[in-house]
Amino acid sequence: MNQIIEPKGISHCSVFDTEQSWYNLLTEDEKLLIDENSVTLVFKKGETVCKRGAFASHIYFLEEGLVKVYLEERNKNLILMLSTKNNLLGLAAIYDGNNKLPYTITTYTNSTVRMIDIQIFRQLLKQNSEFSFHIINLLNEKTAQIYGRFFSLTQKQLHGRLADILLCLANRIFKSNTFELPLSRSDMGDLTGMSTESVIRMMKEFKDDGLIEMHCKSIELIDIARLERISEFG
Amino acid sequence: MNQIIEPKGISHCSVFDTEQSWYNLLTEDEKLLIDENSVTLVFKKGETVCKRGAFASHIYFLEEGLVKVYLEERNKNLILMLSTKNNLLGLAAIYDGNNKLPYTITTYTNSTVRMIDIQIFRQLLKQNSEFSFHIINLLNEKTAQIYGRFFSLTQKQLHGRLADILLCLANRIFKSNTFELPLSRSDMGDLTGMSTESVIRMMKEFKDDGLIEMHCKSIELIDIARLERISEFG
DNA sequence: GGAAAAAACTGACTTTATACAGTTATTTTT
DNA sequence: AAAAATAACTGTATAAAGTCAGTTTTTTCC
Repeated sequence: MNQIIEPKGISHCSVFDTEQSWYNLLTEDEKLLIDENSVTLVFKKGETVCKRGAFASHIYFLEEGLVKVYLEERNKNLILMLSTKNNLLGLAAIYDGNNKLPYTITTYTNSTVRMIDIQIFRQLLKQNSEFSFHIINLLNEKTAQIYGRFFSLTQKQLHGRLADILLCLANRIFKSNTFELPLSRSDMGDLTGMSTESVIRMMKEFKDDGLIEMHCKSIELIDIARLERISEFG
Repeated sequence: MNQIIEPKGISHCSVFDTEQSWYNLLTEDEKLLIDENSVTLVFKKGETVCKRGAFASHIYFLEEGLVKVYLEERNKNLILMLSTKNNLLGLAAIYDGNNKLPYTITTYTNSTVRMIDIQIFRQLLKQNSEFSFHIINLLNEKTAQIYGRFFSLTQKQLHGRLADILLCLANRIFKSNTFELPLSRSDMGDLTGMSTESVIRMMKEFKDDGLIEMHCKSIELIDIARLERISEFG
């Protein structure tokens, strides 16, 4: 008898966090090339790493810190994803044709970013197919996550979207049910596609319902199971 | 004096349409390998090419036709993109690790699909870096489009989203301001993240305002400039 | 440590969009 | 060509979420 394979719910998470395995796919020569053509910069909390519309000159490897990758237009912001350390950013600009950055990146905490010359990165992609295959996988993982968030933000209402983000923060960023939120309520809004006031109201509602414990920036998820149900049913 | 480079508005288009150039990057041997490990199938209007959650066995090359790529869950649908001919689909499942299809593909018109064995495709990606670099570019283009739609659906209201889609259909799919719509009003809803009733009302409003001419499925865009303004200001 | 600034919060009101319950039109089937 | 089914459309009621205008709390910076 065939087993019915039920697709799991559409993932809604907005964080991307992979290991540094791409570097190990390079030959010694190639590693050297990267080392010689990259610099490591330290950004303070709140600084902008790169700006949408600028010519893409580097691929960014976040060695340490927490950043947001977002679109801004006419005071409407949409956070595409949050990224923690050990993550390649700016890959979307690799395309030769349109080499403008499609998003802005800003830090939430002091962050260390290795800036790799984009031409060198392209060269390596063109010459090392193991490497480029790995990058394809990275891109696909990111895309899958974006799809999930796309679904979440367009098909769920406030409760579901907020539950999604809270679970995501706990599971993927802080790896703990208790955490100190580095994002403002307004950022939470940009992440969930809701107004700042709605974020505040909704979070209060979650608190009153015993789903979370909260005092300003410090948050604890109490009833994970119920949060997951809220996430699932939108 | 430096010129201020103003980033263009965030593109909102939902169609993907590239030339078949990927095939020409392959060697004769590789082309042969593809030919031997692919079959061409004809799907009738409304048929499902592949289903989310199934194991990914093929990469799909749409030789002819029009399809939707979408997510479905609990009677909520979200069309990720429309695709016309000469487009590779199913690339998101290339990742070795999680080889389940992340979306469903269904035809709008009779369509011809070349189904390429995914293992062979992976093999070529791993051995031909010119080819895989090209695929990276394809993926990035798709991602940029998804970002644009993500922004459109989460930051704009009904007018803006409908204007976006109408312009997109005219510019990218039909390449004409007059076209016979193959999507139902309900599909238009899945594409714009609005209810069927809202699609109908909004389209009537556009018609009453002289923006479009419309009789059931046949549509003509009249005042493109104004549609673009509506698109821009959400 | 205190003033200023920024962020968090609150309540009343308004707008936006969906849901529902139908009717009319169009397409498909027999 | 008529019947059945599907899709398009309409009006009303309702819900969801945003806006505005403020107050309170927290953080930042002399």
